[in-house]
This record gives sequence, C-alpha cells and structure tokens, in this order.
Amino acid sequence: MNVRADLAQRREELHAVIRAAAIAEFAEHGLRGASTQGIADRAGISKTKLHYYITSKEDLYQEVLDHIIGLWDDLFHETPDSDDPEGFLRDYIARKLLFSLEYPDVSRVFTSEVMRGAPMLRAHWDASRTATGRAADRIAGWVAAGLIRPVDPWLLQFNIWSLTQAYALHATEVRFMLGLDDDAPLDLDHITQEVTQLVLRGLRP
Amino acid sequence: MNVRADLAQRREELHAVIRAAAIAEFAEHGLRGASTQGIADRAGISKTKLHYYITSKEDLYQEVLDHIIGLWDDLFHETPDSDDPEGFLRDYIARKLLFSLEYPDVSRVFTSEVMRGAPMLRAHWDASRTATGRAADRIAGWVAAGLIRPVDPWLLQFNIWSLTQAYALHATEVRFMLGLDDDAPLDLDHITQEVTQLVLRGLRP
DNA sequence: CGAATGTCAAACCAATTGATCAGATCAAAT
DNA sequence: ATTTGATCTGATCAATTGGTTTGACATTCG
Repeated sequence: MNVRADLAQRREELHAVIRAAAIAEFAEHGLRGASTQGIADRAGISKTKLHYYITSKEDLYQEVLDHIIGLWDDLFHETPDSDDPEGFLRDYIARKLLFSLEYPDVSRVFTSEVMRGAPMLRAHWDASRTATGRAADRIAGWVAAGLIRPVDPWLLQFNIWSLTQAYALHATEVRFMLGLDDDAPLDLDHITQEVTQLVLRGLRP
Repeated sequence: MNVRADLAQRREELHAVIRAAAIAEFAEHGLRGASTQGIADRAGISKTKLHYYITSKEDLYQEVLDHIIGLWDDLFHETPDSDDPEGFLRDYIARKLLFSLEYPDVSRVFTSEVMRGAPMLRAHWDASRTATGRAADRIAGWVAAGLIRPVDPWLLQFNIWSLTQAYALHATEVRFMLGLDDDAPLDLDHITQEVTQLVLRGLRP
C-alpha cells in the first residue's frame, strides 16, 4: 500500500509539473499557439511521455482552466477579515494583487481565453456570475447604508479586477517602464498601497 | 498620373483590409496561433494572394504593431482640452475608453504581445517610456501644487491604463456578467462616468 | 517464477503550417 | 499590336503540428 501510494503520488507530482509547464506555455502563446513539444520541453520530458499522461492538448487546456477557476474560487471564498467596506476591500485587493504577482501566468491564461471569446470558459461563468451578483448586492448594501458613495456595483468589481490583474498581464511593460530587470520582483507592498488608496478614496461618500 | 494614383490607392485599400483582418486574427490567437489562411479568409482573399501582398507573417505582425503604436501616439498627442488635473484626466480617460470600446482588437493584440514578453515591441518602448516619464513629471507637479493627493505618478498611469484597457480585453466577460448579448454594445457613457469618478475622487487631496 | 501492469522512447502518420513557383490574366504604355 | 509590368491562381514545397504505434524495459503481484 505504501508503494501504491508512492506511485500515485509520483503520478500526481508529474501531473503537477505538466500542468505548470502547460500554464507557462499557454500563457505565452495561447491555446492555438502552444505546442505539445513546448509543453514537454518546459516539463523536462519527451513529447511521447507527455502524450502518455494527457489525452490531448485541448483536454490539458480545459483541465488548466478548471484548475485556474478552482484557485480563484479559493481566493474568493477565504473568509475576509471584516465585513465593513474598508476592511473587506483592503483584504480583497491585497489578496488579488499578491496572487497576480506570484502567479502571473495564471492570469495570462485566463485573459488569453477571454480574449478569444472564452468558448471553453462559458460553462464556469454561470456560477461566477451569481457570485458576482451576490457581491454586487453586498456593495449595494454599503451604498444604501451610506458607507460608500453611490457606484455601479458591477462596474466597481470589474474595475478592481482590472486594477489587480493588470500587474500580471502587463508585468513586462511595468518593469520596463520602471527601469527594472525583466525578472526583478515588483514592489508588492507599494502597488498594494497605491491601488488600495485609489479605490478606497475613490469610494468615499 | 490619375491612373497610377488609383492603382496605388487600390493597393493601399487592400492593404488596409489585410491589416484589419490581421488585427482580428492576431487578437484572437496571438502571433503563433494566427494562421495566414485565417487572415486570408477574414480579408476575403486567397492565401496565395495574401502572400503576394505581404512578405511574411512575422513581417505583417510587426507592421500591425507599428500601426498600433501610431494609433496610440495620435491618441495621446491630441491636445487635451485643459491642463488642470480634472479636465485633463476626464479627457484622457474618455478618449482611452472610447478607443477601447471601438477597437478592442487593437488593445488585445497589444496585450497579447506584452504577455509573451513583448520581444517585437521593445524597440518602441524607449520612446514610450520617456513620454510616460514626462507625464509622470506633470503629475508630480500637480501633487507639488496640492491639486491632487500624493501618488506614485508612474503607478497612477498604469492604473488608468488598466482601468481603460480592461473593457477591451475582457469585453466578453463584462458582457456575460451584465447579461448582454455577445455583440451588444457596452454603455460607453456609463463606464466613462464610473471610471472617471473613481479616479478623480481617488485623487482628491 | 511468470503474467500483468505501468512507463517510456524511436519511428512514424496524416494534416496543417508558412511560403514559393510557374504560368495565366489583364490593363497600360509603346 | 505588341510589349511590359503588375496581379492573381493552382499546384506544390519542406517543415512542423498533434497524435499513434510498436516494442523495449521495468515493476508489481500471484
């Protein structure tokens, strides 16, 4: 049984390596532009071996998308520290930005899929929309309670998404503009501070 | 001479058609994922005919990137109505959003190139950086004059870019969340209002 | 032991890729 | 009318694509 567990674990580890390689390749070239050879190279295995562990490129891509959705759900479902607007938004923005800077390729794959019309993402979006709708209700509640000024609760969420995700999508551009090396880390705390302030002050009644 | 002009014009018109088709294809699939066959189909010509007018896929892509940079320069160099922060930012945000909603594919091609490390964009970025630096100086001036609260002038620009571009990149997602048809127009005025308010109020001293 | 299962690589396959070529077509210039 | 040059097409190219097959090797289990 110990051996069996080891085997299953080795399989799972290799699968994680493959998934990571796939995310990197898909982030850089999209679904059509990604090649299984490229994924195999990044994973450090032969193309044949890769195809032994996956059923098809499209299938791997779909699995990556599911994985991403799962990560985002986790990120969103972590109970926020507080329920007042300021505490909640601070926490939310900080977490989103941390994720963007830590796993930029994940955001890139997602945006790449959206840019081509999100044909393989539509299945997940129904759940995502109801979640966004609940959040919109909460924001509307803040507005009604006079805690923040009147805003469109949906657009506010889109705006926060864009502010946080941009630092993943355009990290290369940001680094260049700031005169940083291509692989230099971005200043998470500073960015978080600036974005948070912009949003919080922008919502003052 | 008249005839010559006509010929040159026909050539140019066809070239514009090809460029538009290329932008659509590149926006959806990126450089590697785009196929010359797909571009030819969108342009309504045969693949052979396409290759008669272009020298290579990479070359066409580079030309598209140059074209995009030109469009953005024009957008930026139009003299703003006013020089005070509020007037300038209102104008700038409105123009950027108008462009994003009108030509979303242009923004998509640009982001797609950035996401893969922007190897064919670096040549343009030096000029772009000095322009951004000048804008940063102006913003710093506003801060020094107490017209807006202290902010990082560079990050403020990144944040405005992301707020405006997101409605091009993620138009599909936004439409879905708002329950709109895939080809329904987004409410430019409403979005402009919301984004402008968020930024202007977020900058109050 | 031996059968069965899991792991992997070399060779290979059909399809698509970007791109070329020789030649047909056509309008303009001589 | 003939020449010239640009435009356009069908056939075709070599290379790369995603994916399979065959078979060798190893590991596990009876």
